[in-house]
Amino acid sequence: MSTQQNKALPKRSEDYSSWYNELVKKADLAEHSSIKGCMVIKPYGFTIWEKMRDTLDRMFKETGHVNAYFPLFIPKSYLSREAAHVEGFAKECAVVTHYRLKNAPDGSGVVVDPEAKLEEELIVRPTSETVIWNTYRSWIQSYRDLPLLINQWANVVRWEMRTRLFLRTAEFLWQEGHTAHATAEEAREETLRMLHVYAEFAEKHMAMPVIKGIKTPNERFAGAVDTYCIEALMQDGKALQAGTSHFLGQNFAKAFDVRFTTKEGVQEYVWGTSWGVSTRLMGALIMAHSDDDGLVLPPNLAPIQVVIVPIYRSQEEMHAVNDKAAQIAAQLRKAGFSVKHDDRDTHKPGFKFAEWELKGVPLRLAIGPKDLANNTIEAARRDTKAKEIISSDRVCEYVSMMMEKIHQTIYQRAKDFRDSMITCVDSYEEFKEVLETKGGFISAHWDGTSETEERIKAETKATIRCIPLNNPQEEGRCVLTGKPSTQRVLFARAY
RNA sequence: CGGAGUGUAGCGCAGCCCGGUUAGCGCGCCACGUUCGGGACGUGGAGGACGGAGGUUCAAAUCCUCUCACUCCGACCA
Repeated sequence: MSTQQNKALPKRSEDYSSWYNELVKKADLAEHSSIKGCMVIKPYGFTIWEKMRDTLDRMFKETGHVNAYFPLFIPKSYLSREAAHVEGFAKECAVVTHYRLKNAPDGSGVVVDPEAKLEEELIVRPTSETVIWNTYRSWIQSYRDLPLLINQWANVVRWEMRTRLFLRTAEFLWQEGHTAHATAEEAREETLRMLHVYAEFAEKHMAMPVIKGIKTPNERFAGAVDTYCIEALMQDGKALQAGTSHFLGQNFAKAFDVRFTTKEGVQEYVWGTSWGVSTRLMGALIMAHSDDDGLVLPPNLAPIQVVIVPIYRSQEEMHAVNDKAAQIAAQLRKAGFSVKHDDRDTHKPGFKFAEWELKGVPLRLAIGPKDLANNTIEAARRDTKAKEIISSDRVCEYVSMMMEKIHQTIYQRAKDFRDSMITCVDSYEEFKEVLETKGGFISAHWDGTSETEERIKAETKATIRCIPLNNPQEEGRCVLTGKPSTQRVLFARAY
């Protein structure tokens, strides 16, 4: 019994955050590195990220973007050009002050060479708006140079005090799109286009429903005019911002003097956008679907979509079963599925079942002597744990159908949960009550002021996650102040 | 960055309060045999000098000081 407990994960219902931490480690996604605040993304976890990256990259290219790469280091003076921007990021910047080490006089190792102090300190990018807009100045002269639609895949550093694997680490991987446009309308369209790309990615590939909305000024990106976001709900009832897209107006164009000549020959500042998603999506993916037995991965992102476990007693049975399993595996690979034929003779089937469940493989096929005799396969879904016996002749069409079905099932399950966790409240008492007992999104009237938002945050730890797009307008009174309001907004405690 | 806690074998822990044989347990690992349709069992093995540094003492995993790392709670944030 105690051996079972060592192998099992903590229960979500008992300790959600240790369930998450253990799952990330036991499923081989990532671990803490010896460097403070930084994680090692392990091969299995990185494969999932690669799939996210490849899919998003394709979607960016389909919407006309190209990739480029800008420097890791940003001169301190660049960061200070845009007042709100530097204000927002100053507190969490890693700074490079020297460029050389030397042997310590006492022979104790190496020390920073005080002679090698940089003229101007370099900031390790927390985001790249400044260095990119500084570059855009020389790339953009005419309306003919616009729009400029660029993305970069990069690492960034934000010196966080408290970190959690994938959700918040000092260094993380992301993509940041930076676009420049001739008109405000076009830039706004771009901002929303990419928001929709993110939402589509979340729903079609991560099987994670998201709410598209706009942030309040308090939650806005430092330097943006408007920040749009996709918000997801985790199983513990906390919200998670999964992606953001910013309309930058002319803020960075003015800060970096990026102007262009219009058709009419007039000099105007360029309009900008930026948008990004990060390895934080890994955290969202894990917390959206997984259960007490381990990961539940959507078929579109699973490193292994189908695992085949052979079952046998004797050596003869082993060979016969593995031959059959190898045939099935080859057939499925030919049909485009990623398949693992787990032919390790060092582990028992039950062990393999549990291990692949922990790792979230969407579909398991088991083949034993009985199946050989009957030309069947036992198929087991990870998402529902349902098993059924299928004919091995129709394995490809079965798997194909099942991949779609599993995606639909986990999406719908997450969506039903999310929808059930949006609660409308009309009094502050009810607001606090729901927050404490149920969690999730709370849809409530707000008087539109930062003061109210901040007071609610201070008193309840809930923030306004977003004002949903196409939000229905209705007369009401602010849940805190009772002042008139025209619409409900979504509050939640968030990651 | 403030509060609390933890650091002993690859992993999870006991031992510490009340210093004293050769530091112990479970899982994992290695070998052999029996097993194999839901995390097998038996037998026999290997593996640590107790996060790091300093101190007290005849003697330190155990007491003291400092330091590093991690976890949880708070403030901040993708």
